[in-house]
Amino acid sequence: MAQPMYHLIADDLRGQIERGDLRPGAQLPTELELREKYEASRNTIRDAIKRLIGLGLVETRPGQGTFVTQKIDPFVTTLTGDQKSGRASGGEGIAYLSEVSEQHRKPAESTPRVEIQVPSAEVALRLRISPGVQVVSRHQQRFIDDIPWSLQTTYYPMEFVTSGKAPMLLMAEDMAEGTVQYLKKAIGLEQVGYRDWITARTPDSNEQTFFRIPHDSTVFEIFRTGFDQNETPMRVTVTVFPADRNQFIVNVGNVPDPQYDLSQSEPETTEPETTEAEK
Amino acid sequence: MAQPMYHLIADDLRGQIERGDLRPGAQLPTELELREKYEASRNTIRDAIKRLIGLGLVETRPGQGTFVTQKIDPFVTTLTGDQKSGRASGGEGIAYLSEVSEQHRKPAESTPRVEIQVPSAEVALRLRISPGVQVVSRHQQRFIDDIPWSLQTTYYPMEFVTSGKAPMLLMAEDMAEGTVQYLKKAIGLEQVGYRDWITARTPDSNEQTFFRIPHDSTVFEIFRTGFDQNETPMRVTVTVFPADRNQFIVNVGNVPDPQYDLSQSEPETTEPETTEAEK
DNA sequence: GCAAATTTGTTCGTATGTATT
DNA sequence: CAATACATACGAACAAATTTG
Repeated sequence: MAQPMYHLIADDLRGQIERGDLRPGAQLPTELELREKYEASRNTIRDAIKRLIGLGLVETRPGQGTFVTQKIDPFVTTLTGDQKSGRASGGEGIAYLSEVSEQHRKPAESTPRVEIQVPSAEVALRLRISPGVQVVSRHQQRFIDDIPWSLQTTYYPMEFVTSGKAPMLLMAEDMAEGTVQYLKKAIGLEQVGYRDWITARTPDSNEQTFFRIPHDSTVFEIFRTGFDQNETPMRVTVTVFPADRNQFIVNVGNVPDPQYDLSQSEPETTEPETTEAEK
Repeated sequence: MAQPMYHLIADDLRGQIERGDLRPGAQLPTELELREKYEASRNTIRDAIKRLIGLGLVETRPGQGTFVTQKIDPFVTTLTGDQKSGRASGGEGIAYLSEVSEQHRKPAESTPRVEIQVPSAEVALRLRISPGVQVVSRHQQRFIDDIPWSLQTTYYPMEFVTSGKAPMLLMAEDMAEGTVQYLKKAIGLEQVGYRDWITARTPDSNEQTFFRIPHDSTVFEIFRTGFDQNETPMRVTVTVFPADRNQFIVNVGNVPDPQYDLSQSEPETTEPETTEAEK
């Protein structure tokens, strides 16, 4: 037994999925049927399926069956905003709405949840404030084509509001102009650049339920620190993206226009063929 | 039974790890011991441990036991090379060696493996060549402090060598000056910019063995397309990084010098305490 | 170098619970 | 309520890797 049986079964099923014999959304044979087909016990079949789940190829629905996962058409975010001026454009909100629309997809975002809180050590470090000091945070959920896409929280130093100069930061509503533009007008702080710190990790329980992803999947976590004229951090934005539906682009120097049209050149999508009914 | 038993067991062990009762590198009780402690069957214990493996908190070694994973100190790569000029600096090789040294860590790389091959559809698309056309590829393995860090393959159009102008591309050895500089001298093609395309996926079997990572872990895959004066792609570099030991930075506009010194502000590392003997 | 002991890996069988149709 | 399908849990046996005597 060079390879354990559940590896062989998983590999056989993986082949069927990758060759297209089993299309996205299609139902796999039930565990009982697979048990007969491969002449293995139900537990062994389940071990094989667990492997496929780990690879993100299938998902199980209690009472229904096992299904090939629908690959979500990935959304591409450009991290280097306006490369000509090298200048960070508006806030993330504005950039998000326009970038999504450009790709002919429907953006949506929740109204901000505003909180006064003590940020994590990582955020405090980037904002260059002492651990334990309070900040203003604005949190939003973002959707594309009604699919949960990202969770974003931006942290601002408390002085912005205690000084009375930027009261709108506490308003739990969208700022049409964007918070970055607002801060320039209100306080005179201009964001002259930013740094993105890109990491990957497993999702916490909140993220699991919001994105509907398994506990051992991966999310990107991007810390964006915005700097003002004095090279001082004026805000830190933490955005969490599920890795299965997000990609990123970084442009440096002179590059031609992006080609968003090269979405996954897949094996072939011959027929859309609506395979199953949604609940 | 609100929560299944193996969830509760996993959560209890997770708590011990995160509180520091079980330090990185420490061995967990054996399955038999855990079976007695939690009064569950061995299979249930194993389900709990599988969960912890999925979260990347522990690893099992057949014949030895289960151990808390050693977090590898992540290495940070800056994707925007020289932000002042907005110009892509030398080749990746040069940039890699200097960037790693700056962080006081020891870089190493294999001698390049040169091949003539038909690239994947993704690479062909980015190089703007027809599918099925051959290209020159140069492949390298990179290490930091003797740990496998990345796998990199760069693809160049075949004309570069068939024209006889850039024969060094076929030499299976390091180019001290960097291939980007060499191409400028040899063919007159200057890289005036590049675009990075950042994605995440599960590793293939090669990557699993080289990086020693499980089949359901995550790797970053970054496609870097370099453009010449004519806005034409002159090379495509594909680099694969395990997500557990790599992070990335993108600088836009004016930003202060990076602070590499803010490595994970962990719960506390009170005592190093060498827990176990290496083989 | 070999054999025994230890520990995890694989596979089976069985029973019962929970979600969906 | 019944049937179907996946989820959890137990027990058992043997295999494979590693360490120890």
